[in-house]
Amino acid sequence: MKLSTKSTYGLRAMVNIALQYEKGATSISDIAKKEGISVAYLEQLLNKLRRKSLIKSMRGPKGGYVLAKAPEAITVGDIVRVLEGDTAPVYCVTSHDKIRQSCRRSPTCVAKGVWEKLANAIDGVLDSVSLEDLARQATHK
Amino acid sequence: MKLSTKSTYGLRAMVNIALQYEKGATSISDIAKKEGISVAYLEQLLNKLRRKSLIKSMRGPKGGYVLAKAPEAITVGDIVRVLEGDTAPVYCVTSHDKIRQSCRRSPTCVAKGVWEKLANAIDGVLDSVSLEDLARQATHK
DNA sequence: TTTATACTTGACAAGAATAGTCAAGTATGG
DNA sequence: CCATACTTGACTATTCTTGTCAAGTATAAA
Repeated sequence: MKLSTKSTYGLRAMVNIALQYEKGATSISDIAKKEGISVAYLEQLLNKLRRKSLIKSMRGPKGGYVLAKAPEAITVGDIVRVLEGDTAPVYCVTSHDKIRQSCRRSPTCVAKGVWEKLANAIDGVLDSVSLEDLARQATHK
Repeated sequence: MKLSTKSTYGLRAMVNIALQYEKGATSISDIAKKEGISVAYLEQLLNKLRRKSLIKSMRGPKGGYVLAKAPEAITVGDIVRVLEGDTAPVYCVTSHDKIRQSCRRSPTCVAKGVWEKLANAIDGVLDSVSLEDLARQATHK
């Protein structure tokens, strides 16, 4: 039950971009250097985040990535859901209807209640922290 | 960020055993049949649970598995920790010291706080539900 | 004491997911 | 016009997951 490096690297990249909010774009190579992640891998992650409109890209010299919304409007949950696909710990409680409904045992399953509580707790934590929270923390450190 | 089938199958197996608490042992083949899991795979899971003293095995005809403690003394968290190894969503907050300390970025990592909150929330939910809760639910259904 | 039932151990393996890399572009600000 | 930077898609090594299989060992009951 581990988050993949996509989420952990992606979150760190997003905090970097958030710290530059209203100060211009952050380039992939800057993030890669600061966080010790390869440029090629970061491209993959930032691409996903861009396609889901969490960030915008700017080409050319001095180009890079910018948050698409204010830092307080982006939560850790938003980022994890994009990069991980889903935060559900078990398929039977995922938000993707077709997958969730594929469990025929579901109506009588005793375990399902626990997994639902778990999914809610996870979302609760991830959505309670915004990029602004993390950026503020980073500046005061 | 998914639990493996080890945890979900294992929990269901444990509920089956809990329902027989004080009524004798539950055989692997009974569980396998009722839950639609292969005998060979269940053996693997129940073995792990036995080695960590959550259940005891009884050989011979009418043999099978019995809870090693009262159902209210075994939580879903106990089961998941045995079968999954760990409930931590990120290595930097695992309870295994050597692994956790291997992250050199840790002291200044802005993300770590979120992962700690998440780990606590997960453990909180998993430890708040016991086999007795689930067994009672199953009987009243 | 036999033997059916059931547990025990360890090796093995297909398939999917993870964690990246690599190459060949396209876009654009200065 | 060209350096910088993003874009896309294919490719790959490794690990994890989800099992299976074989060859036992133990024991309760007849």
